[in-house]
Amino acid sequence: MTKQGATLYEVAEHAGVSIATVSRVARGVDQVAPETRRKVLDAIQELNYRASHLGRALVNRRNDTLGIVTPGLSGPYFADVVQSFAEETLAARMSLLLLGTHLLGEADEQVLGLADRGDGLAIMGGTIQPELLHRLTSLGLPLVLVSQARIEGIPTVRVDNITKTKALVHHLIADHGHRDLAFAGWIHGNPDATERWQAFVEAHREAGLEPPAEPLHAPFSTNSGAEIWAQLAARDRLPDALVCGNDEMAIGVIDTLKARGVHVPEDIAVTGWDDIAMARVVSSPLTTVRQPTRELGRSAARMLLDSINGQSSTIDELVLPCELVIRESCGCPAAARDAYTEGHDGLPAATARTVHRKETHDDE
Amino acid sequence: MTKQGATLYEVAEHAGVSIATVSRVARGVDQVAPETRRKVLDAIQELNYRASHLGRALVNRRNDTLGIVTPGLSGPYFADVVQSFAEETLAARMSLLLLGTHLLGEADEQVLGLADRGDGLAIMGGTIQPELLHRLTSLGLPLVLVSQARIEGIPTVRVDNITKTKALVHHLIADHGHRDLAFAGWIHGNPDATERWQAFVEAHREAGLEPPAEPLHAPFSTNSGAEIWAQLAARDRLPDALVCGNDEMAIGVIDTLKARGVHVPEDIAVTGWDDIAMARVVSSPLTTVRQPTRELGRSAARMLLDSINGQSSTIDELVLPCELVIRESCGCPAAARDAYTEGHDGLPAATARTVHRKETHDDE
DNA sequence: CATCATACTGTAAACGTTTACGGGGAACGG
DNA sequence: CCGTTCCCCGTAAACGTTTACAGTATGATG
Repeated sequence: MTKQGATLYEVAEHAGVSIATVSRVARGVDQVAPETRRKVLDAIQELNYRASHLGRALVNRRNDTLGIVTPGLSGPYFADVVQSFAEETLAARMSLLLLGTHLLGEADEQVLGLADRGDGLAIMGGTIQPELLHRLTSLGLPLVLVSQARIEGIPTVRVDNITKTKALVHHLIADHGHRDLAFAGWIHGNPDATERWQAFVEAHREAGLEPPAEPLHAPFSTNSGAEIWAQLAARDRLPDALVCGNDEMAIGVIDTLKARGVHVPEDIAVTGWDDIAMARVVSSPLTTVRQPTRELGRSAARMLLDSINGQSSTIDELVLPCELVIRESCGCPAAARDAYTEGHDGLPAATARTVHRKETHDDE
Repeated sequence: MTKQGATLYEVAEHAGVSIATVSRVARGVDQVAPETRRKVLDAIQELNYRASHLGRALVNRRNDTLGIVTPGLSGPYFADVVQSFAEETLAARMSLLLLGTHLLGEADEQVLGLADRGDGLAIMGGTIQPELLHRLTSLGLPLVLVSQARIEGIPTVRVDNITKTKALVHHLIADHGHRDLAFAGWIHGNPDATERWQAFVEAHREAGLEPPAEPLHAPFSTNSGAEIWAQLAARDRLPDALVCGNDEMAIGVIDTLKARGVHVPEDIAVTGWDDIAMARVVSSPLTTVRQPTRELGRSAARMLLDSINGQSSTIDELVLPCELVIRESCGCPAAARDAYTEGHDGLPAATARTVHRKETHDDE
């Protein structure tokens, strides 16, 4: 009992025809006489034959498979983009190869391994080095970067972190009168977080304020509350507001703060990023920025598919807008929600900013 | 520029040897003269050759790939078992194929498609029908069921839902004096939830109480608060306690309850399942049952790997213990936490209950 | 010098498909 | 009866590997 079903040859023998004929009826192409077709169909049924993926892939030079490499699956953000990517992949009748780089340093080898198993790869921000990326594209492998600043020659879909981070910071400064803000997150190797930090700094400049020199470093996890607290406690006094790089961290921080007797938002405002499901449910409903997570995954898959099917789409970069959602953790009253929040349903894709390829681009 | 790198033939030509020799040095097996090896190595480097996965897989009858089919990635539970499964798979230098069945009815075809792309498949509970499962095993494909009641002939790893659900219900009844309990969850097609419901009923019987006839039906999501509320409001009066099938639902319910002015746990006790990261952070810290999610994924991968590598492990069923963690949402005081909680670190695997294969089993 | 073991390398078949090409009939017009 | 056309189907090569087997050269041994 080998892990293989019947082969073309066995079916052919069983039906009394040649393998070419079996292949034809199996694929439903070319003309084959009705009676022959029936015989073959019967044989296929009887042996319950299924064409070997390997055989097909080898000659077709096509794997019918997409790959996605992510740092992991922890937290709603990654899970959501992977899931939406998977849905789109499935809809195109393709399989999905998932590679989590986690902390492993040996990721390079694994990624190279994906190169000839998939017809295209989506790479989430910060997972692999530019050098390797170029090596992959030079193999002729379609790539798309997700949530990472554009690298010349590689299509990208990402989110506009700048605009809404600034809007958020301005809200805290202008509407709430805060002067001393801190930023919490793990910048290193995380393109999104880096942009948010930079926008945070920039927003200070625009408001004529001096930004902090450094972000408060901690992993993007609910468990980081204590770490943040330690860094907060080391200061002379608490900042007026704490801008967190994502919601989970914000929620964790709010919890530790509460346990330490400091009230949110009365003593300190705390904001998040992502608008995960928990954000509106937590003790002090989170003011945050909603990013179109599922749209990210979907778009990445579509761009990949287009590229594979030779559409040679002209989109070089797709930048999706985010949305500021004001709740209570910034200090706004509960009633203000609807007034401030820009809207509740998905963002119209039409508002996405796309960058098209320069005509003089050197692709023949 | 075809999506393929150099082949054995090109390397062979470049190095002035035969493809067999190249294959040998590429794999690092058999004897080859030092000088020849060097020439070949140079050629490999120069053309940066990598052996085609397809070619290898075809002749080796081995894909170096594991598959996992899950209902999706929504929520920490699924993400965690998939992630831990992925980690274990990676550690074994294998690739991971991810199939999310979501709501698609056409999942069968997709699963069959996985059959010859992977060397083994992990199937999460409730995703595919027993009939299809048997079809897969009859192909000689190693399978392992995750979180699903055992099906004869297919190894399973699951969690003991019964014991701790009963302990939880007894706690509510005996320690808190509750008499009127309700259960919320989506039973249909969810083996874990079904077991929890059954244990809930059974615990009532054991306490001499009449259980409710039906669970309150709603999806396992934070958004189900409103649905549960509607069903609760349709009753004469609120139950004393609401046992939810997972944490996310419990958290959502607590939030809606709070918004409706009913206090947890004063007016009603609410409990969850899973002990997700958010559980301890939420406004009324959740009393819940912790299940060894990561252990589930890891064990599934290991069993699969053993089976593939011909270890022909004798484990037919692996049942992992859960852990009752008492917090405040059941009505216990915050101080009672440590007294009641059974322990905070991972459960010793040694306490897992395993069922071994009968010697008279008909596998040759 | 014949024989033989040893070390190295090449030839060719196999894995399971797809598909270019060509051949054999049948139908049909002349 | 021959030539042409069209439909149907089979042969064989190709995709990129691994590996059984055989071959060559070398040196040792009788």
